[in-house]
Amino acid sequence: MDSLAFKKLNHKHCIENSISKVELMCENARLILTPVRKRVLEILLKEHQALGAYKILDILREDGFSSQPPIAYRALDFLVSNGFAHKIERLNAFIACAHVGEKHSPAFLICRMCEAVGEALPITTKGILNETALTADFVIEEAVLEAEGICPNCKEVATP
Amino acid sequence: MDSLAFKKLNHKHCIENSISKVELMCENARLILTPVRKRVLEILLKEHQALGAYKILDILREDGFSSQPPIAYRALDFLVSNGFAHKIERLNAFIACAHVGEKHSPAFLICRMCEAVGEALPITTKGILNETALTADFVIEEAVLEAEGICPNCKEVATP
DNA sequence: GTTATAGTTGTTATATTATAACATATCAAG
DNA sequence: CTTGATATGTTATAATATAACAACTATAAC
Repeated sequence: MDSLAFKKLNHKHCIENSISKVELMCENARLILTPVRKRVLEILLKEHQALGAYKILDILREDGFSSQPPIAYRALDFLVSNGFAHKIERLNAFIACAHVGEKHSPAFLICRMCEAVGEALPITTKGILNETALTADFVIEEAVLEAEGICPNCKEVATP
Repeated sequence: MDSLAFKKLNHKHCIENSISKVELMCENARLILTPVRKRVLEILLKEHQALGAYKILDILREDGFSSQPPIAYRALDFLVSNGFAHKIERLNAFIACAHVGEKHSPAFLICRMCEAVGEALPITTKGILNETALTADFVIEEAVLEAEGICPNCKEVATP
């Protein structure tokens, strides 16, 4: 269940793997993975948790990139709108996509104690609302599911 | 499909009905539906759409209530944490619950053109993620589904 | 009936998140 | 070369949300 982010593991391999995938996808789609964009993706992958834009900005500053808000927001917009990252609305934070390339409606498990975020296995969120949408004559384009609760690590701490 | 808010209809009756329900529930649960709280709920019900906290504050000001941000946020906290309203994270806005008293994981259809929001029929969002949650050993407490797309009204306008 | 106690509201200040607007740079197509 | 499209740099500001503390209100405890 490593896609769920609640186990801490060495994921250097995952990072390189994801970056490669994204690079390939960008080439195919004629998108430009510029240095800032790539760096932001790396940061998200490396931290392996949801990060606020200003936190990302801090890291970019250390790296010598310009550190005004639009720098981070633009890179994040690029990553999110192309499916390489997701925004966790509940936390106003961003996280690397755990299923790059697989078409999916993202679903997240968010720990309310430590704010760890796990991306659930790809599900067809649209399908769930399909009936409702049909009845209401509403065309669903995107759907996100955010679940809040307690992650395994925090559960252990709470009840030892 | 009047619960979906995409048809404009006279809902004075709905408002009174909802307020009564909430008043009753508050009595039973020893919660105090103070004037501000009641007024904010009325505003949400009357506007019948997602409203930002500062929009609500404007209306409160006209009513002679104090108009500092905490006034609105506190009332909204009360309404949201007791299930009388929901926060639409995607819009940073709030909407009256369309299914007060019915235990449900809210799910919303959000129009990206006009920002109208419809609350879908109660679904068991938790159930959808149940398998994932079990595998990940994560305890889900709340779950919200937000779907973005085009509502019937805007669809008509776009393709006449 | 006064005194705790808990909950609510009033108020000021400030933190956090996000975008507008415009200048500059890069690069490929015509 | 110059035009157009895309990306970045920079300044300023908008929009959303909370911290912290004072004052008020009702009720319970004594």
